Amino acid sequence: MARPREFDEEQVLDCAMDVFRTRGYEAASLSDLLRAMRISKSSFYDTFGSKRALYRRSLERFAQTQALPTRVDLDSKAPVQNVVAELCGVVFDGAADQGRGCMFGRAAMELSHSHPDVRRRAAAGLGSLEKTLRRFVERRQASGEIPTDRDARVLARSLMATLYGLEVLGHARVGRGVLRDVVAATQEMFD
Amino acid sequence: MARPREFDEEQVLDCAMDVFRTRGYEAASLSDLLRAMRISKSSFYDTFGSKRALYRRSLERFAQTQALPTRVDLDSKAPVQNVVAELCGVVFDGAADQGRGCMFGRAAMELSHSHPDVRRRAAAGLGSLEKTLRRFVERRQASGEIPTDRDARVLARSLMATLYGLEVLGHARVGRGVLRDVVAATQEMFD
DNA sequence: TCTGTTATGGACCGATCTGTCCAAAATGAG
DNA sequence: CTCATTTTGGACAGATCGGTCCATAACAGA
Repeated sequence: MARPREFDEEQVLDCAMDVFRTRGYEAASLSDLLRAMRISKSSFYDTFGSKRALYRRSLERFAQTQALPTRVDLDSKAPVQNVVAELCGVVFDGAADQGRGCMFGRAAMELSHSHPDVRRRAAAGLGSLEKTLRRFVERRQASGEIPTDRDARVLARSLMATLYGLEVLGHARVGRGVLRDVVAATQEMFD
Repeated sequence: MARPREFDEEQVLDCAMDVFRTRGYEAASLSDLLRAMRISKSSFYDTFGSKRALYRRSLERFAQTQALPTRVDLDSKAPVQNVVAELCGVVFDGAADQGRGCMFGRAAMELSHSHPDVRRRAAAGLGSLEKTLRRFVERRQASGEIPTDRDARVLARSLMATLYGLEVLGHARVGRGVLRDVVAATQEMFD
């Protein structure tokens, strides 16, 4: 019947997500996005509707494909300390090396004031991460690695805060020694 | 000789800083800034030169008048735990209630990719905060409140990471329970 | 090959962006 | 009061912003 679409929607969305992650929302212009997505303006508006809608879909896709649990194996058999160190390292390096951090954190910082829906989505994403980390802690308590008299929720939330702190420090590209020390302190917390 | 200036430069700068802190750099338009500063466009360009220059001066003024040590008394005689709780609370509430967080963190997140000079300034600000926190820890070690076998640098850096994490969480306006738990975990770290 | 449908590129739009410029108003010194 | 100087508001400018629209190209089914 009709001419088939010449691009893969999700693939194009990934390109857009990348631009948003490195540049932020405001600084990512339509031309930047279109250049990265390599589709025409018409195709873009037909498919995604507006820049804000594209951003919202990017957030969603980030949640599904790039959020922390998809990049670090929390079910690994490795010692807690190793997993903690890897979590910290992945977050810090992602922010420092490629400027590619967690969209939730960045969205919260940049858009909480102006875009309430984005703020809510980001908060929900953080809530989901918290839950994931908490289950991780509880599993490690069940296996005897972490004392059961520690509050899993407290540990999970504190770890989450540390991770977002590392995200900020990574973006500022403070020296790697800072990461090392933060990892050390966080590991101490987990035994 | 000449007509005197009708505004106080630092006071006007404070207004601009406020806009940058709540809106960020990109989203703060010249009209926003001028409206808040209540000076004319000509006066603005005569005095500050450009939006970027204004931002740089705002960062500088933030460092001198609004950075964390100016808002929490680190020399207080109160127990470490109280000081830690206050640090966390001030950071979280500043971000959550008024959207007014630390300019260093926000600058790092938003501008590290596009404005290297800003990134460097932010990193320097973080370095300075780290030093301040470390001296705080060392004082508390000297007074016997914190065991001296803990590495002061590690503690200071970890606390700094936690604080910037709370900044992100505050912007996302996650529930206050999160703050409570993070404070609890951080206090445990300090004894 | 013809037809109906859809994707595409690019012209176009008004609004807004940062930044420039200048005539007029305001002011202190003599 | 006059003069020199400086501030001020607003007009103006070029670029870019996000977004619309349409003629044309490309394609699937009959």
